[in-house]
Formats: sequence, structure tokens, C-alpha cells
Amino acid sequence: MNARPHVTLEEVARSARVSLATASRVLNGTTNVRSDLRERVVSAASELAYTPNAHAQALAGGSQPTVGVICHDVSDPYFAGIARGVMRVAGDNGLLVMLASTFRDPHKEVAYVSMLRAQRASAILLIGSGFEDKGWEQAMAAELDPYRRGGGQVAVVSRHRSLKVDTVQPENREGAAALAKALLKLGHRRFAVLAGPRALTTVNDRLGGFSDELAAHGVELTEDDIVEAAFTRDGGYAAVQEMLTRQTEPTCVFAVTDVMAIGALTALREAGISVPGEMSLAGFDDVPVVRDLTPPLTTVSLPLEELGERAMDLAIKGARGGRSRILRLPGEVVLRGSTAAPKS
Amino acid sequence: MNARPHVTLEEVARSARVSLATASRVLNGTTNVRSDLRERVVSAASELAYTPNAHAQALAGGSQPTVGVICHDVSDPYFAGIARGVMRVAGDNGLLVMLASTFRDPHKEVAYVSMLRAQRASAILLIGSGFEDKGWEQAMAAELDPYRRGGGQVAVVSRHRSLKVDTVQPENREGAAALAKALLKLGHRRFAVLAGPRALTTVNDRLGGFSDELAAHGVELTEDDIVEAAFTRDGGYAAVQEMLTRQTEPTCVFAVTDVMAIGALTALREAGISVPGEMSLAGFDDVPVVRDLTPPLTTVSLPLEELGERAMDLAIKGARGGRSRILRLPGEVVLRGSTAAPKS
DNA sequence: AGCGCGTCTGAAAGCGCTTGCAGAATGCGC
DNA sequence: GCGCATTCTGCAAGCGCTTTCAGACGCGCT
Repeated sequence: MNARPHVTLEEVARSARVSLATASRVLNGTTNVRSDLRERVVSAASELAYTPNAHAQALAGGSQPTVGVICHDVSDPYFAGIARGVMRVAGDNGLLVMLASTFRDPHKEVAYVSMLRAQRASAILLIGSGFEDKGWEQAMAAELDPYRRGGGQVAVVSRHRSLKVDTVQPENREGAAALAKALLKLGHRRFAVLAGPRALTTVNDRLGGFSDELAAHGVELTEDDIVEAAFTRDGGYAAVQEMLTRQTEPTCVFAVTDVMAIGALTALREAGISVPGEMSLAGFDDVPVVRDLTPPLTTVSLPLEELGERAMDLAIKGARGGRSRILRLPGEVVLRGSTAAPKS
Repeated sequence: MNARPHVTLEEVARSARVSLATASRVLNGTTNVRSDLRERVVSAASELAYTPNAHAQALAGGSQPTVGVICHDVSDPYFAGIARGVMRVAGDNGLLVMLASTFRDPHKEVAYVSMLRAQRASAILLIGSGFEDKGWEQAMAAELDPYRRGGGQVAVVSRHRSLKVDTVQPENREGAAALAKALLKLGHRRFAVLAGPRALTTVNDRLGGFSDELAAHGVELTEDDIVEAAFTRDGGYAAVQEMLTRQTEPTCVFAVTDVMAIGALTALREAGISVPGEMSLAGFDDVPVVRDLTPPLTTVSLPLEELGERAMDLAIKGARGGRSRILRLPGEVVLRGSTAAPKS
């Protein structure tokens, strides 16, 4: 109704009987201003509940205090953990975060980058696995390149390296390999893997690291041992059901993601298979809640918040001299109650 | 390095040999433009990888396709569920979401509103319990009022009504009361409540609903039965430890939040108290993961995503004729394995 | 008292885009 | 072939703010 437009700097200046320039300077602390004038401006501003128009500021050359973050799904605890780190660093630096959730739709992802570009976000963070898809990569590059050429920062968590940007990489391959080694040491020889869609780089890396390490110890993983499913709790649940219909008789299941492992655990329980008594189960990520499962989940612990913090750091200190920087953060195998020696 | 400024509409226009106005009209589809001109503009734009400067657009009068969402903690699954709904609706409407995480700091919350105001976000959503604090309420109102006067939409999930804004309210009181009734019916008479800080309206409502219902059935809840702790998993964990040191001997524990209940469950297990054998446990929210706990958690199920969707709807269809609208969404008691009749 | 210097303040020029307005171009009927 | 109605197109005025530049002012000095 009384959609009276926003209070402008000009009104403040008029009300304080100073010039626009002076008002601006007071509010930004750019230059010294005689104290009585400053006083007048400050009180006029607060009286009118003035807030600068960020768009005008941005247009006029002031830098833009917003960064964009694109993830697959805000409600996935893996992402949530990373986002937490991102938010903290952003908050500490007075940055506003624009968060977009793509629900794993590659088109949306590109579209969001475009919007962020329009917003002249000072940085864009891509979080979560990239897609192994030529077409997508090109479309993404077509947005990202002009963005960076225009001075935008890009940082990425856990992506394919073919996007030549600053990257924070959890060591998926190595982590999965270390997990495989630990599982072998427990005595397991027959494994099943619950994998997400192979189009995701993360899945590939973890799966590859795991099976290579197995192979190095003379244990082959066949296609039959690998169940592909959605990258979610329900995906894990369904994957176990699928697995149980197959001929394979694993003694240990590796879900490439904790979230999938959670679903798997429930499916196993409902099938009357005790964990770890009859079947060991391991995940990856060390999402907070897996500690509270029964049994607590063996997994590869990733410093989720730190991943986010580092990515944000890279984006902020965007001193991209030349090469794109890659920061590798290792995971650590954490053996908990969900794994044990196989029933002999 | 080659921080060449962004491509502007003017360059596009020049490259297409048309006027600025025409280029603008082509790109916005405002008016019909002769097809050959349109053609030239379109191809020039794509060749130059042009993206309009959203700030300039906003300044020049075009409306702003961004909304702000403020929550306590992105990594809390309760919020994550709501955010999911918000994101979906936002995405469907071509809106960019700016998400801020306050980590429960009231000052930050106000500060973020101010930033969002500066961004001229077309709507601001406040998610999560408000603070029962006069000073905070005033500070908040001081930001929100001018914002709305300037045409901004505000919607809120689960807040105190004293902020006169469109609200989506989960029925905390009623849900807690219904839960109390169900628990009484199971035969419980001695309860403990793990509560979050009383400064949060949500805590008050749930606690109030629960204890009032108990009282209506002749069961009194004393201060000793209530343990106050942080609103987190660790808070729940600590609260159980505290509870165990007290004289009370409850047969049933109500954690006002699923997240707290998760911590509580682990603490109980570690204390060697079986659930539900020796102690029943109930939560509130029905966060996805509680189904996968052992035992699965009895709780009051809230339609989390819908809460978010509705809030976003309210904000978008901001037809605030006069009164602020309040949408109440009921919760539903879901009895799962974590509750049983008390050991007689 | 007069001069030079340093510090403040204000006028004005954009930042990139939208849009009202007026002039150009097109098509039609006669 | 001419006049008029009907589209299109281009000019130019802002949107609200920052910032350069030059003028105004006050000071200490000679």
C-alpha cells in the first residue's frame, strides 16, 4: 500500500543539510568530515532508518559483498557440513552467501551460475561432485570463463580437475583405498559396493580407489559386486535390497557415502541381517549422525567444515597468479562398531 | 590480470549496430523488434557471452529476483528440511536464494536482515525459533518495519507472533500435548524433559504443551524433571548425563527436538540403559534420520519441507491486504520403537 | 595584514540498464 | 501517388551511489 520507495542517501543528506558527497563519505568513513557534520548525518541516517541501496553501491563501483554457493542438496548432511564451514568464513568476512540448491539437475547448475554472474557475485563456489559429461562441462565452462575473465573468483570442492579452477579435494581415492586396506586386514575377502551414479566424479574416485586397493591384494571386484543406486539414504536402502537378490555373498558392504550407508543399515536390519555379526558395513564422509547409529558406522572421516572453509578461503584470497591451486585434504579411516572380522 | 570489465549492453548494441534501447528490448522481450535486428542482437549477445548486470537492472527499476533466508544453522537437519522446501519453490519461481546462517547469534540475525534490506531482496524469510527478548524484538522490528514499508515481504517459520508478519506455525503446543497423551496412554507417569534454552519460543511451546497436558492428567512436571541444554545433538547428550545425576527416576524422556533426542539416545546407550526396555525416549520434528536409529525414534512428525514451501509461498504471493496471515501446520505423533510401556 | 599550504566540502560525472517520449519507417485506403 | 494510422527505433532522462576535481576555508608564517 504505502509502498513508499526506499529512503535514499539524498534524503539523508538533505535532512542533515549537507551534500550528497559528504553524506556518502560519512557513512563510508572514506574521508575525515568535520565532526558536527558527521554527527548530523549519522543521526539523520538512523532517524530515517536509512540503508544504502546495495545495487547502487555495486553499480557505482563499490565492491560486491556477496558470494554464490551452488550445491546439490542443502538437506544432505554432507553438504550441510561443508556449508557450515563456508558460512562461518563468509560471516567472518562480512560476506553474504547466496545459496542455490540444484537437486542434482545439471541444467539448473549452469543456470544458477549464470544468475550469480548477473549478480556480479565476487566469487562462486561449486560444491559436490561434478558431472562426467562433456556437454555439461562445456556449458559450465562457457559460463565460468567469462565470469573469471571479468574478475570473478571460482572455487570448487571435490570436482573434476578438467574445470581449471581452484579446488579443494578430499582424497577420495586414497581414503577409499585406506578403507579397503583396513577392511582386508579385518579378514574380509568378499565385498559389495553400494555406489552412486557413475556420472559423478566422487563415485568414480571412491569406487576406483577401493577396487584398485582390493585388486592389489588379489581381491577382484566384479560388476556384480557393485550396485548402482541413487546418491541418497533411500538409494542405499534400495541398493541393499538389490544386492540381496544377487548371487554374491559378501561379508562386507562399502557404501560410497554415509548417507547411503544409513539407508543400507536399516535395510540390512529389516532383512534380519545383523551388523556387524553377519555383515560388516562401512561408509564414507563421517557425517555427524553416523556416530549415533547402532552400531556406530565405520567410515572415512572427512573434515567437512574445513573443506568448506578452505574453499571459501581460496575464493576470498583469489590471488590466482597463474596455475589453479589444488588443496588436498586427506580422509581418515575410523573403525567403529559396524565392522568386525567376518564370521568364519 | 586481464580483469577486463564485464561486457555491457552497450557493447552488445554497438556490435549489433542498434541502439541501446533496442538491444535492451530484444533481450527482455518487452516490445516487438524487427526480426533481423533481433537476430543481430541475440547473436551479438551470445558471442560476447553477455550477461546483464543485475545491479544495474535492479537500479533501473527492474525487479529483484532474490529472496533472503535466515536460519540458525544450515547443518541442522530440521532447518535443512525446511530449506529444501524453500529452495524448491524458489527455484520453481526463478528466484535466487540468499541463505544466511546465524549460528544462533541474535546480533548476526539482525545484521543479516540489514544486509538483505540493502540488497533489496524482494522477500525475507526468518526460519527457526525467535528469541523471547524484548531488546532483540525491537532491534528486529527496527529493521523489518522500514523494509516492509519499502515494499518488502516478510515471512516467518515458527516465530513469536509479536512480530506481526506472515507466519507458518508448526503446532508445537498441540503436537507436544498429543505426544504427552500418547505417552501417558502407554502407561508412563514419571517424565523427564530435555529442553533447549527457554529463550526460544519453540522450546517454550513444546514444553508448555507437554507439561500442560500432563498436568491435565494429574501428572506434575517439576523443575527437577526439566533439563535445560543446548539445542543440539551434544546438548541432548549432555542433558541425559545431567538428568542421570538427579534424583528423578523417569520412565520416559521427552527431548524437545529430534536432534537432541539423537544425542540422548547415544548417552543412554553408553550409560547402559536400554531403550525402550528401561527407558522410553521421544523426540519432536521427525527429522529423516530418526527412522534409521536403533530403535527408531518416536516423535511428532512435522512436514518440514512443506513448512518451507508454504513460507516461501506466503512471501511470494505477498498480498498482504491487512492482517498478517498465520498458517498453522499440525504435527502428528508417530510411535516407533523407542517408546514402550514402562517396566512395571 | 598578506601569502601559501593543507584540509574539507560540494558539484558533477558516471556505473549499466530501463523506459517514456518523439521521430522515422512502414503499410493501408483513397 | 498522397495522407494518415500503426509500428518500430533511438534519444535521453533517470535509478542511488561513489569519487574526482576544484573551490572554500582556516591556519601559520613572514
